[in-house]
Amino acid sequence: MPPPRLVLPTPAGDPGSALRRSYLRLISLSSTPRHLDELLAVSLASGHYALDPAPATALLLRYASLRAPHAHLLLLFRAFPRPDRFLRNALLRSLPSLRPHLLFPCPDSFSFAFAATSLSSSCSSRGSGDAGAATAARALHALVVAAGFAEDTFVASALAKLYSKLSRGDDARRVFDEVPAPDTILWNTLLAGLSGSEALEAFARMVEAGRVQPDSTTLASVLRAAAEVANVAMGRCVHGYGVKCGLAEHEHVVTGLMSLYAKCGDMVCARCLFDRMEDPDLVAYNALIAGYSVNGMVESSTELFKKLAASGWRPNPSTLVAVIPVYSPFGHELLARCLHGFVVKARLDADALVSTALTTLYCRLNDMESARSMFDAMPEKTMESWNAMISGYAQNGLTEMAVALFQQMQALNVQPNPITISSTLSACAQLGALSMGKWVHKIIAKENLELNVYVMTALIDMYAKCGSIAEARSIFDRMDNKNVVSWNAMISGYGLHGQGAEALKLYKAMLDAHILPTSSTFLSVLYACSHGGLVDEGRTVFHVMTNEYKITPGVEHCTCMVDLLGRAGKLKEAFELISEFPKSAVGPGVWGALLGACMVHKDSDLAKLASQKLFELDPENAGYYVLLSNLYTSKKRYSEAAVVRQEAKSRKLVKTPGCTLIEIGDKPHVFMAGDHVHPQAEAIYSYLEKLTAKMIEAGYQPVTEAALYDVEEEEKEHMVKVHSEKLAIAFGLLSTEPGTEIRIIKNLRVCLDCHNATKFISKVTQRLIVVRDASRFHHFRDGVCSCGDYW
DNA sequence: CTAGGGTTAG
Repeated sequence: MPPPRLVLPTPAGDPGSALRRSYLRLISLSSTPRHLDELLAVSLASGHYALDPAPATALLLRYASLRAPHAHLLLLFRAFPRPDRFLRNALLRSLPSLRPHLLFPCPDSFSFAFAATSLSSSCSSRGSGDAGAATAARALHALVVAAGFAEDTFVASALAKLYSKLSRGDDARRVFDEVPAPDTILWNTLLAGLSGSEALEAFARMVEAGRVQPDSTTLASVLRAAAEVANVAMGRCVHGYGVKCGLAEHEHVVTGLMSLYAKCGDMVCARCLFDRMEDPDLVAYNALIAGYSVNGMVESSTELFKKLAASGWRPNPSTLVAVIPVYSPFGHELLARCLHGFVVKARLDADALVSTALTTLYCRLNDMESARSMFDAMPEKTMESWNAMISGYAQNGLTEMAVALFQQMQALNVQPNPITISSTLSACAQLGALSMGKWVHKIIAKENLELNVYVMTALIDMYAKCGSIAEARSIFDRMDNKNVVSWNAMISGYGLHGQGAEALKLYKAMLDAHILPTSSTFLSVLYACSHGGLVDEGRTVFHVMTNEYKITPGVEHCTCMVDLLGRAGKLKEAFELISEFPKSAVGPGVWGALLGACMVHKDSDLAKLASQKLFELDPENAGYYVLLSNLYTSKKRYSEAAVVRQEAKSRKLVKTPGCTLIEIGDKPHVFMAGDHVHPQAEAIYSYLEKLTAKMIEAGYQPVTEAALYDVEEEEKEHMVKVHSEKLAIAFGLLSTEPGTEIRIIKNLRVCLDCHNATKFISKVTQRLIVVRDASRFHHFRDGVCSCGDYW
């Protein structure tokens, strides 16, 4: 657009409305702050309209929409001696930090609506509940009630949206309930802020109340909700309803329908809707592309992507994310390179959002090098790009890289948001890096993120996984906005630490608090029961889950049940239960659990059956061979054991080398089996020797040569080497004051000898030793382990 | 002379 020609208003001509109108028009036509500066100068020089609040309002709003600095807007406002309500409201709309009561004595409904809207646009994305914004929202809400505007639909919907954005669903609901006659838009605001199932319930209430008519926005929202819970039936109802009231042609409704049908696997229907659209927009394209991708139809997806580009649309990040064939096992790599090429050619890589999407794409393909180079090439990194990279590292198990990148972000003084923090905490949790986790905790306090549910839940998970179950609980107890995920994290924490009874208590408290348990809740509870030996309770919970809550048990639930029964020696019951599981859940996991139980209870016949299934289902996994071979050995069936080992060897299945991490102060130390790399290696080995002597005195029987006679040479050598956890514990004992608890993390499961040895170490040194292995926590105290010797 | 809500993707 060409810059507007500057016409000097002449007082001689028409001092009235015509001139004023042209001045207002010039303001609205200005496309840079510079034009506005000139206009203002002219008006001040001519002395006309300079003090008139109407042009001033237009000017202020235009400055704001051209992103003038807040200080500038405030200055402009202060230049006008007699601001009217419009000018005041305009300032309120542009400056989120202002409070209405500071601004003028009698705010009107516009003031409150503006204050709420500007506040919600100032706090970044949904889920970012920084404490400052939440406090401001509460204060605003109080003022609204005090000023008697709580029943105003405009004000209420602005407030409700603000609360939704801050993920304070309860407060949003309270705002809604204060309005005696909610209109369609207020209903829509409520619906948009709710989760899928909640929104469907609310929609039912809306229709039932029958006081307002749903419109196209309502339907679009409901379709989003139905798609979230994959409820096609609801979708068809809405479709029919839409046709009946002539809303079915609306673009957003059609897109919602497409996406719903696509999500439920009906691509024919989705495509049909798309083809009937007169002029599908980018969102419609994206929805259909995502549908093809989710259904594994990579070719149709890329074809449509090409068509989209050909029709002149600029693909946006959603497009790129949508086109990723997550569910197809082939062609990911190639497609990624093509997309990358396309993006570079179309010069889309200058766009931070698109680069971020590509970074995410590479992360999804586990190609972290390409992801990182994409990230490094971005001249200006956005919050999303940092988050994509950090969470990419965390999700791909490159936990050290994730933490290092977060530290780099801190060093550059880039403020993290809740997503950054959650990803980093997840990396700390995987790593078991408690001191790092505590450092992140301090940053959470510094950044005022302590009211954010996601952040605090991630913190609970981190403390639990890093061994501080008590700290996890105290954070849990202090949260007043817990959601299901928070409860699940706490329950699973107890399970991890073998505290089955605590887990069950919490599960009951959760039901008493009327929180609807999810499939993950039940998994956590079953896991806790299995690791706490609570057989009857576990059986009951499984029954309640399937019969009362109608949740189909998944692979993990079933594995837990087999583990639970197997631990108690109820092998037959476990075997029979497997036939009652849904077919989709019976795989390597379930049979592996049964094999493990057979191993403990020395049932070689059932073990053979289970392992046959396993070799068929999961031939690449060395673990089963080891288990079966060990079982045969313990039954002194050496030839059979040898056959199994030979089989594993011929398939070149290699075991992951074990390593153990211990933190002394803030410094991590990593040990491998038998390694002498550590600077204090000599001291560690000689201490270990003295310690072993004391342990033997106390009754410890180390694995001796005699016990190894059936083991092949290579493996024997491996077993004779001192395992990494013993080295780490010895080092820990050497480096800390008597009485300090020792905390170590191992990448594999603890072996029988080390487990036994650790019990004795805890006894002779009178130390609490906490070991996190690949599957759970062991708390060794005075010769006893919390796992009850079953792991 | 000023307001409030929506569809895809993560």
